[in-house]
Parts: sequence; structure tokens; C-alpha cells
Amino acid sequence: MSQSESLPEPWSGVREQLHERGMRWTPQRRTVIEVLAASSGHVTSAELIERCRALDAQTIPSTVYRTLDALEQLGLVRHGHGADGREEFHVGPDAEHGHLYCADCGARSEIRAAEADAIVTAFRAADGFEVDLSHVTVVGRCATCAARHVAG
Amino acid sequence: MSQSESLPEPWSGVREQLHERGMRWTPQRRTVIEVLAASSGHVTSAELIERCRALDAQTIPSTVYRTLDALEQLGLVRHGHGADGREEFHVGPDAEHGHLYCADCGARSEIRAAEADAIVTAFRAADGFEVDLSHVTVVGRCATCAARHVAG
DNA sequence: TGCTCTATTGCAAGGTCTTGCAGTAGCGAT
DNA sequence: ATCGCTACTGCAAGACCTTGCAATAGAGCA
Repeated sequence: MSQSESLPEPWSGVREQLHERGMRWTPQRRTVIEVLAASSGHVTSAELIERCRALDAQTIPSTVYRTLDALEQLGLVRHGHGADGREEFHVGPDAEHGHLYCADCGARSEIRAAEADAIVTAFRAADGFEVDLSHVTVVGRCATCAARHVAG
Repeated sequence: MSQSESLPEPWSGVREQLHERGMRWTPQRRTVIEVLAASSGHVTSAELIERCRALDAQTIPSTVYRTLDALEQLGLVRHGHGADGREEFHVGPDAEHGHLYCADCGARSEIRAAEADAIVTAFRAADGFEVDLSHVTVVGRCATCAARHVAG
């Protein structure tokens, strides 16, 4: 009863969502979810683990990874790989977007709808391939660095 | 003088290319290059290391990684990240292509020129961003699996 | 409340990849 | 042929991530 379900959307119903799938609500999962609820945008696994440890010093990395897998099955987070290939999580229900990474200056930005459409459409038309955008990081050179490179 | 430079193109001139950059020709590098010369398409770091060990049991992983970095500076190989984020190398001078990976059946294929152009053009037009295609692995569902998913 | 079933946890081991450092050995010059 | 400079190697430590297994503890039910 002292179930202070103080979690903000879209997390308030996680417990029920887990139960519907025969999964369990545990203190460890609660810790991970609290961290996710306080995060926005992208987070690397390492950051997540570190923040969990701040809430609960006993946090075990493998448990965090497995919890994230579980949450991904519920569609509450999505994982992708950053420019260096390390895992990275997108938080939130509308986390469907890819990333751009400038190999020169390290700038990161999100792929916008127009470009996203261009990609999805190109592959669908040619191969019937359905792209999972959220999983993609496109590497290259941003406008500024590309210009400097040509000029210099 | 018994320099049996029996390496096939584009490897025959590596030694000179290294020297031009103030880099050195060592037995370890020769081993890595022999392995690369005998490879085609894509290879993971792990495969590369294993094959090097077959030629020279003393092979040290970190040396292989560093050699690959050096060769990448010469433009002889390019690295990218597979669907699981692990490193993967493209061998050859025309290694400029990305990959498609089906998350359902695991099928892999290369991104063809038409789609590649669509991507490059979309980003250039919108942001002035110059995409490095060889570094990209696009994850999603191939035509077959997408159809099965809709039908099932 | 107490019991059973089994999803999860904690741990340990293993694979991948990076980094710093001291010693080694290419390579150009003498 | 020898010497000096410094790029490279080998090693060790460490970060990141996965997997198998025995023990633990949620959840529903009597």
C-alpha cells in the first residue's frame, strides 16, 4: 500500500507489464527503472551501471544488462551501437531514431525524419528490407569539418 | 635480396607505403598482411588474430590491432562495426560499402550503390554531412522475414 | 499464512578491445 | 659495419559485455 508508484510516464505501469509477461518485479529492476526514469535521450550501459551503483552500491553489471534486455522486450528502451561500437540505449516510447557521428570533431546529432524516410524508403523499394532506424549510427564528417577538410 | 615480394596486389607496395610515412616494416606486420592478402570481403578482428596465430603462434592481439590501425591510415583496410558492435574489417581498395543485417535470420548483405547514393545524398542535402559508408551496418528485417512477420 | 514453482540474481570465468610502459629492433646516416 | 633515434613490440592491467550455474526470492494458490 505504501506503493508510492511515483514513477513518471511511461514507467508507472512497468510492474503490470512485467506481470503480464510472467516476469517479476524485483528491487534490482526497480533500481534500473528509477535510473532510466531520471534519464533522457541516450545513455551508455556504463553510465547506466554507474548511476545504478549510486542508488544501490550492490548493483551487479550482469543484472543491469539482463534487466535492460527485459525492458527492451517490453519496448520501453531500445539499444543501438555508438560510433565506437559500444552499446547505447534510447529511453522513452518515441526512441525510434538513429544517430549521426562526426569522426573529426565527435559531434553527435539525431537523424531527422526527412533523412530517416529517405533511408527507410530506399531500402524498402530496393530490397523489401525494413530498416530498424533506432539501431543505426551513421559515421562521417559534419558540415563544418567537411568544409575545413576541403579548405585546409 | 631474397625479398620474395610474393604479395598480391594491393599489398606488394605496403613496405614502401609504410616507409613514406615514417613507419616500419616488421615481421609481425608482415604476418598480418599475409593474412589479409589471403582474405577477402569482411573479417572480424577475432578471425584475423586467429589466422595470424596459425602463421605465427607468438602473435599478440594488441599488436594485431595496432597493425590494423596503421594499415587503416594507409587506406588498405577499413573498419566498421557489425550488428553486435564488434569490429569488422573490409579488405581491399574498393572496400567502400556498408552492410545490411537481418535481426531475424541473421542474413548479411552489402549495401548496393543505389541505396548507398540515396543515403549519401540525403545527408549531404540536408546537413552537409559527408557519410562514411564503410563504417555503417544497418539493422532491420530482410524481405523474407518482414513478410513472414506480417503474415504470421 | 505458508507452500510451490520458476524467474532472477550473484558470481565467476571467458572473450573482446584499449592503453601505458619499458625494452627491442628497424632504418637512415656515418 | 656500426650507431643513434624512435617506432614498435610484448606484457600487464583494466574496461566492457556475455554466459552458465547454483541459490534465492517473487507470485499465485491453498
